[in-house]
Amino acid sequence: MTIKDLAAKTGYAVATVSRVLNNHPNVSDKARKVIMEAVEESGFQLNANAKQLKQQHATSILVVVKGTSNELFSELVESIQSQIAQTQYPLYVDYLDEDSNEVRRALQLCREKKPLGILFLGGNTHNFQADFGKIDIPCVVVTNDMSRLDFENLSSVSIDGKEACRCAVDSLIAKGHRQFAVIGGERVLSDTGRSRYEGCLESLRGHNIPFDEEKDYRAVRFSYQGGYNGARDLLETGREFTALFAAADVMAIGAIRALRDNGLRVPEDVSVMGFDGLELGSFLVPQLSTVAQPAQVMARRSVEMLISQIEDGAAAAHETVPFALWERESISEPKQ
Amino acid sequence: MTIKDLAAKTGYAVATVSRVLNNHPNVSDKARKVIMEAVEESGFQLNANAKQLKQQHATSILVVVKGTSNELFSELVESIQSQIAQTQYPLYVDYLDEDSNEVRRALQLCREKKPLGILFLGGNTHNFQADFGKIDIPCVVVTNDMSRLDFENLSSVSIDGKEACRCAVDSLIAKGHRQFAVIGGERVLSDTGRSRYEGCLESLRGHNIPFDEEKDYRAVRFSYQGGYNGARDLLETGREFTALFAAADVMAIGAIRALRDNGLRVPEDVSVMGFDGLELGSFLVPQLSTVAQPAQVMARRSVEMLISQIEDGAAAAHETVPFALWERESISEPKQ
DNA sequence: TTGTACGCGTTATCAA
DNA sequence: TTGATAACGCGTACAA
Repeated sequence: MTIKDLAAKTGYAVATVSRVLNNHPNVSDKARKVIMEAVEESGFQLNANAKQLKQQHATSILVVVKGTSNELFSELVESIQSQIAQTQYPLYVDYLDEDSNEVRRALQLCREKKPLGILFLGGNTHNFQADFGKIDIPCVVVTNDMSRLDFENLSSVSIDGKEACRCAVDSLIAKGHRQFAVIGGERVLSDTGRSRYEGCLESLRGHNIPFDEEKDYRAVRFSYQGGYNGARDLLETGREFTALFAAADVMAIGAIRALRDNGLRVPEDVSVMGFDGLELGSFLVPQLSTVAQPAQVMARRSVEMLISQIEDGAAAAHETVPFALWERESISEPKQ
Repeated sequence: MTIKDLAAKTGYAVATVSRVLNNHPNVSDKARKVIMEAVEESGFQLNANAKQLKQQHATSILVVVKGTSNELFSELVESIQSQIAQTQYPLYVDYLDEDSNEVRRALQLCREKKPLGILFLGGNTHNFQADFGKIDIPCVVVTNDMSRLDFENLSSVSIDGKEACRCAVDSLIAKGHRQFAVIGGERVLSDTGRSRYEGCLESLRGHNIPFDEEKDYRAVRFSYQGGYNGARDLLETGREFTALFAAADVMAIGAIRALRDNGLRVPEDVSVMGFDGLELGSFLVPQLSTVAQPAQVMARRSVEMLISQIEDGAAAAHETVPFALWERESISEPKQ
């Protein structure tokens, strides 16, 4: 079933059918009615490939999400969708593996969909450095700071992860904690992992609190199991700690379970602080203390920036949005 | 940059360039070398739209995932991906809103990608009833039983949700519980919600345990907040219950928090049982008791069924896979 | 208001 | 081994 069949069926020319299907003016009400009826009846749909092939430029906006099981990203996508819904742009959301190359994927989608702009949820600096030069439409990276890179069509919206981690650790210190353990990502592989770790270190050093990377830090995957393993390993070394900072809520959740399995209570024996501000955290017992990334705000700003770049040719920019420290039930003052 | 430019640049004809790009035989080594070099240099990529437009049939398999923030589906997608990776078929994964129409979306993607087959993760019977007739390639619905529908190209792989719920409630009764509350989905809108609820009722009736739908059941959204609200509402009526069954793990987690906020401990005061078997559940304190859907098994079977339908023209079938009851820390015997 | 005809980038057929 | 060329389904000048 093609536009041609539809033309033959209704007695009109393909051009008229096309005009009706694309809501063009200059079509008689009668023709519109007849053709629409035929469309309904046959359940006809335009061939997207032919359409895009013809229309060199599409009008869509693309969202590339790195990681399918990231709750923060789910919240962001939801927000972005409702934002974009208020504009005339169609939205394509593309999910890919945590360890796939998001820039290469975007490059491919650019050829396929010819979008007006791209929102990246998450992203690796190395990948951008290597291949982003080939992308020439406005792009915004959300949750990761890309200001170190100097592309004139690449913006970013993020919190200051380093500063956020410093604040988180500061708050634990303010409560009286002096013995720390930290679970985070691979500092070598991920910028996120590295900068968050540095924030912790700055705070600890600033307060002259001893911290031995070998013994007090564990680099793990961003997952429940990763957090569990990290905490378990930390406990096995026998080092005492009254506060545990995890660079992601999922890690914190895994870690709490590991603590419990070793007979430690949260927060009575160990205070635990996470990072991300997942919705889940507020339903846990104890409610998870965390550094919240403002999903709504990041979604709103990233969409605004992208649209103004597309429509008004605004310059790229790197924006830092405020984070929030949510001190909830999983932390307390250390035991005497 | 098109195949034409590449032809002009290398002095060969478009046909030769196309042959090289598609690894066809009958191309001289020299031509292949010259053209590949030009491709490398220019970073050329085929226009997917033109390609698909020309090649009426693609060789891909499509996965349509209903709901982006469903952990069970994330686990399934991961499994399916590793399954399919062992075949020669490319895999497209498409995520859509929980309340979008997955069949319409699939219809659209059929025109776009012309896949060989489709795996649906989740699905609404009404949507299939209305529009599935227009899809003529092999499809498998995972997690939902579609045997009521009679399409010869539609299979399904699922657990017996009704039976699973009956077992879950049975196990609570076996522990000595006699006062029940249930939180589930909208029974009118979702088959899943309805059949799970029926399973509970059967068990309760079978043991002559009184259950007042008005007072002891709450229909909520499949979310943490939904579960929280449901449990809170149940408590507000003042009805006593020692066991709470939630038709999804996320609901159970929300419900547990609501119980705590009302001074009730789990499992000492109320035993809570969930449904799905999310990875998260094993990291919670207390570990969540649940009816586990075997993600690995469902993924494997659904892929096997789809492939054998595609390759050998096997008939559609509706398969029921075994569930597992995981009795963990969130349940115990009722207080005296 | 409607119709004709061309071209988008690719693959495949046929002839050279 | 190569090249010329006809489709694929659609949108849109341009003509009527």
